Amino acid sequence: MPELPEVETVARGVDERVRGERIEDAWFSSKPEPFKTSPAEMAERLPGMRIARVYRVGKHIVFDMAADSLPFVHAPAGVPAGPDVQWIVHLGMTGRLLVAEADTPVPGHTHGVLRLSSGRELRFVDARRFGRMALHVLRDNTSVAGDGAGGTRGAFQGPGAEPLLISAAAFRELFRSRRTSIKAALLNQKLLHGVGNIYADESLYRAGLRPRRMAARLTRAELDRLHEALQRVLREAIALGGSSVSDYVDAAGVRGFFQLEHRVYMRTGKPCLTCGTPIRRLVVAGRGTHYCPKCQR
DNA sequence: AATGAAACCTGACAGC
DNA sequence: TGCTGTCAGGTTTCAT
Repeated sequence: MPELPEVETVARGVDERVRGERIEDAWFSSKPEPFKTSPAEMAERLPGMRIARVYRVGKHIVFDMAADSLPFVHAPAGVPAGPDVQWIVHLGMTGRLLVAEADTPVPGHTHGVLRLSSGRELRFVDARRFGRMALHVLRDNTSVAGDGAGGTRGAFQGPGAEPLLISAAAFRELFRSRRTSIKAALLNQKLLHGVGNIYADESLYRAGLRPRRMAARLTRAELDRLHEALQRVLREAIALGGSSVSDYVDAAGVRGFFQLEHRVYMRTGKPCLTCGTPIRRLVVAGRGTHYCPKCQR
């Protein structure tokens, strides 16, 4: 569901609301299979930790957690700076992270609840259960020798490159030898992470490129146009709080506004806003794909 | 190695 | 009203 702009909006909203809070208690339903960490392990390790900050990597929301009673930025000399553990949340298609007062009704399909020191709760709600949660342990003081979990490792990096940070040259290099459609390549999280179906279609429209064009056959100028269009559309969407197509809401339950700026996504049969030609829909890489047959070549 | 299709889930909506 | 079919912002797994 949520793509980079929606995940960015959620991460910022959650960060504003829960930064500095201590986790008093944690509960997870056992239904959603987390990708790495069991619900029982998350529920055991999170309580007592403090949320140092919340940010986005690709489509993942990263919570930096400090095991101390103080945020890690106040760690004494000699202790390496940085979080001890990161809690990683992926919203899948329908996942939501909501910060709510503890006495407000818990919505259906709630699969995780962190009770916070302020008395509020951070709730993970996901009707379709495609969302995932896991712990990324950087420094483990509790591990038993020989279990392979000790020592240190780097912060969670995500599977690919950041679309908003990548240079035009590195962007071109990603697609140079890809013998697949540019649409499929844009959706491949190991290349760029964070781009999903909406922003793939919208950036291809703004760059004037047909979704089925083979990535490796795009010219340098075309890839530069796509790089520019993608960054522009992602920035505009973040500024408007993301796209609310059906049920996306931010941490306060507020919808985004970028859906009003969609030029092709879910506009099948409607006139192209540039030339008036009806927008067409086809399936590329297994996903509904929307484009203008005249403006995109 | 890499690509595409199917599978994983539930809910909303259109059409009958 | 209620049924059926289709579609949905994503990722993983299994055949090619």
